[in-house]
Amino acid sequence: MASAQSNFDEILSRVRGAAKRVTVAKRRVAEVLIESGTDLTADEITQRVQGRSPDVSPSTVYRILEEFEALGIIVHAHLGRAAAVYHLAGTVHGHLVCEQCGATVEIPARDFDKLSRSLASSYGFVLDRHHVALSGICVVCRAASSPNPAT
Amino acid sequence: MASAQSNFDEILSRVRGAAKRVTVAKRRVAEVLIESGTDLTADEITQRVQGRSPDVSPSTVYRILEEFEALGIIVHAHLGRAAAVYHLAGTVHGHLVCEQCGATVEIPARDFDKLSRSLASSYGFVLDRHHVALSGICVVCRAASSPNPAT
DNA sequence: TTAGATGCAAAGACTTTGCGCACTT
DNA sequence: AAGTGCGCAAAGTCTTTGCATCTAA
Repeated sequence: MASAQSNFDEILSRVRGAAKRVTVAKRRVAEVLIESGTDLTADEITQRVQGRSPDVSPSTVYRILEEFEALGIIVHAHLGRAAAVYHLAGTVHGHLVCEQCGATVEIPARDFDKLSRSLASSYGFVLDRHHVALSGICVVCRAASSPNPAT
Repeated sequence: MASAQSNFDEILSRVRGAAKRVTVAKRRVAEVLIESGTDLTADEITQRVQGRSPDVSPSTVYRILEEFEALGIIVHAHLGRAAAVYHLAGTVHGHLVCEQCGATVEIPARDFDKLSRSLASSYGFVLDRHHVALSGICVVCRAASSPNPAT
């Protein structure tokens, strides 16, 4: 398990390796991504970055996220109609999104192993397990909303 | 397998049953959804509707789609960053979306049966199989882009 | 020095909403 | 006749882009 510091260095190293420049804004975005264990929207990232460097604009954050993703540092996923979420590429996982309460649960990528193999053999489709977002009803809402489960 | 006509009648019947009115625009949207075997975006639906009734506005189409969905007539899914797609609730299926070429493949819901059971027992999460959209690389792009698969 | 990165603001894509008139029932 | 549904246009989200300026290397 990599430390926050080594993660940070690794990110900056990749940026330099791509002949890109290391800027204050990029350091901030990297910090925020590393410190947050969970997925963040671009807006959340922007707000946290601005907590330390108020002058960083949303458009810059989008540009940095795009660059980081191109460098394989982060990945994003679309969890329904709302904004996309971003997280470090290292933490590969899928998402369960509750259609009722909007809660999201992160689940290990290995839960998709079987499905992944099945899709590959049936359709030749290689599943991107970073990017999986599944809709449904979570335990809580299920208990609350269906006292008598439909026949 | 229901005929187009019976599908159409069924839809109008549900609309009436909900004390909603049957209008020209609703008939057109129903026709388009029935005639198209595949998923359509709101914009595609609007264009096809306007092919016959040019005065129907996009906002009306959105309102009708919302109503139809509330009545269980159709379902929608989000296939990545682009617009949502809609289709009749009868044709339950999941989607494979290619990250490179954008192609989407519809696959039967039963492909998710195993995964669905597994998620239910592990997380108490009831998967909505209408709404599944998986990202990855399709056969074509895979063949084209990776002559030598990475180690 | 100098080309990439940024801030600001405007534009874009998709969707929702307000308002007064038309059409369904 | 009564009230839902509609067209039009404006507003709302989320994201991208243009441009002049600033800054990392």
